[in-house]
Amino acid sequence: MTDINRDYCIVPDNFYPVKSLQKYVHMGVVRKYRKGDTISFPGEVLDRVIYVVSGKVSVYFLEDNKQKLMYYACRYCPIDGAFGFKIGLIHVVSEENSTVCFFSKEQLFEIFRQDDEAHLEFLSNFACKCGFFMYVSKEMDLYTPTARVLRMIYELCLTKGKVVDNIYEIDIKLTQKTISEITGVHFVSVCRIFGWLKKEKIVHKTPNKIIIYDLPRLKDMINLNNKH
DNA sequence: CCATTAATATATA
DNA sequence: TATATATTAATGG
Repeated sequence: MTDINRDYCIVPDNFYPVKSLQKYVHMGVVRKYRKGDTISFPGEVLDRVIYVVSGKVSVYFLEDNKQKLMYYACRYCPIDGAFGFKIGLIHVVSEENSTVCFFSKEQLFEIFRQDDEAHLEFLSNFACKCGFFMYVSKEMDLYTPTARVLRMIYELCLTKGKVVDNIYEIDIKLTQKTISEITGVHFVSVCRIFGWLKKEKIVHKTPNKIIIYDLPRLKDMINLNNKH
């Protein structure tokens, strides 16, 4: 079996997809939101699982007038508001026009009783998220900010890069700001890193893709930026 | 809205 | 104390 975490969780918007739940959307409460709409306000009691049917939703933690992006939920991704412990204020926002379905715990139990596959996928999604946040925690402890950004590019290259003449192309729509939010590196620092990578002709980022001209050099840079 | 740059302050090895 | 990173603010695409 391939490594699920690597396949799904470098950018936290592609956790293990729970496709089987699609069939049961009629059992829950379906709502549509427009881009920028809040799906669940900070402080609001959320006792449902929010299942993303289409579009894209983001989950933030709020604290001390600051907000921290935890993850994005795209199609087939559930956002748990029913099973886990509540950790402070959670803000769920629609990033695009989105359709979501609210499931209660009881509804999900009913589904799981009759559908092992849905159950398994749901668990896999949970495990995938758990793995991602362990990964992030490790990155924070073991690597410098610059190394974290470089490592993210490197990981993306290995998992999603397409090779042509030793040049890797990653088709991914990713802003520097998003990379900043995911890696915990300040957006100005991220900008400087990409500026340097471009100047050195190692990596070039456009709005829709990342091109790696010199993978060995990228790897060298990661090592040079490791903590000693 | 997103990216870049400079000046300055903090943090870390 | 030297280097890396964050912060803030100003500016341009």
